Amino acid sequence: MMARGYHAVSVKDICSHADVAKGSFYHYFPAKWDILKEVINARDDFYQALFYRAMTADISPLGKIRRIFELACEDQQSALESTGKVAGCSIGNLTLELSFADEPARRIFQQLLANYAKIIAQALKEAMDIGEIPRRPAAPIAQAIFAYLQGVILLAKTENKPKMLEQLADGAITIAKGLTESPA
Amino acid sequence: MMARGYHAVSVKDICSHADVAKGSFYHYFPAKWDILKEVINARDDFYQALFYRAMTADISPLGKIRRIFELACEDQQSALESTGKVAGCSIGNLTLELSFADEPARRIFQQLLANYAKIIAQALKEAMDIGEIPRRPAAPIAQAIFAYLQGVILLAKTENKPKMLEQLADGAITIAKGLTESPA
DNA sequence: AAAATAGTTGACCGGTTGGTTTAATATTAC
DNA sequence: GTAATATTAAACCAACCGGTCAACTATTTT
Repeated sequence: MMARGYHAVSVKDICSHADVAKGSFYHYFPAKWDILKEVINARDDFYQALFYRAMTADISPLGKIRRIFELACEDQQSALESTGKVAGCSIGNLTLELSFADEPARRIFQQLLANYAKIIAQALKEAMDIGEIPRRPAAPIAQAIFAYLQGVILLAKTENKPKMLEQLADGAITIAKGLTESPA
Repeated sequence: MMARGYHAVSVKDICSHADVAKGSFYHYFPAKWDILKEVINARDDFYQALFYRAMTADISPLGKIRRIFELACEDQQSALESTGKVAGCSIGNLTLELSFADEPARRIFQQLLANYAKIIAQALKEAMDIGEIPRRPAAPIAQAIFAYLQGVILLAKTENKPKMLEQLADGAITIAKGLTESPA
């Protein structure tokens, strides 16, 4: 349901999807916003787990970065199979929807996105440590790779083709290997 | 106003922002959806013009690609100055918001995004023609660069810092120079 | 100037929204 | 088994939604 966005989905929609009555919903959640917080937490857990799986795979550090794209592809593929549509990254979707109008939300998303970029930075440092890529500051490169991931997910959503995540994964490896300048 | 999204903005909001009454709104637009179409057209014109400016600058083809990021940065900077917030790319925002739930909208956005990628592919071909980058199929690289642009705009929006578009522009150049494999 | 056309207005409409409240039902503790 | 607690439900509320429409004002045409 978070594929359609916060504002496009009513409490009634949520309740009918979950097969509970509105009274039950308000028993557990003080307001609509509170289920959003739960959804954000749940999705963050999901994505943290996805990143963890990539990071703990027994492959090279750059392979781990590629694995993120592959796992994201699987995630979008299973959404496609269950809904007929590519839903995109729910955290990314909500970020775009809510960051402009809601400052506390922007800060939450800012933190979440920074955490994902940090995980990527870790893999980059490992890659530098074993000489897979040249040594330089990892943080901006991680940001670039994360930005690229989000953009590719947007394209996959627009094209309704999860496979684009695999097709364009090399872009991330290219950035990892070649992005050399690190403006402050 | 399109910074907040289609669903988050009511016809009443639009009218009060434009200082017209609702009756006047419905004199000109049959329904809410129709002003969205106007906004999409207007924003598409704007972005086409932005891309045109980058493409017609008297600089190298790769410089043209970098110029897209610089102009996008200026665009976001002026939004920041007028609203206090980075609004993001309105076409990107709407794409994410509407593509899942609205198939005709998804197709419209699909087409628009493909057009932007085509412009980037043109610059890539020029770069290949003058030997600035190695020759290979331009379309997937253009897609990757466009995806990257959208991702960086998302980050800039989340961080509320337009300057990230300049700081991370090198990622696009890196992709242009180094992305070599072109999966079908 | 009068008639026709274009543009503006805001009260109104039925339906929906997020949230409230009271009653009923289910579960747990003693 | 009874009392206390937890959970569920749906009618209700004021406000809001996209859209309608009759009345009014402004502009253009004759």
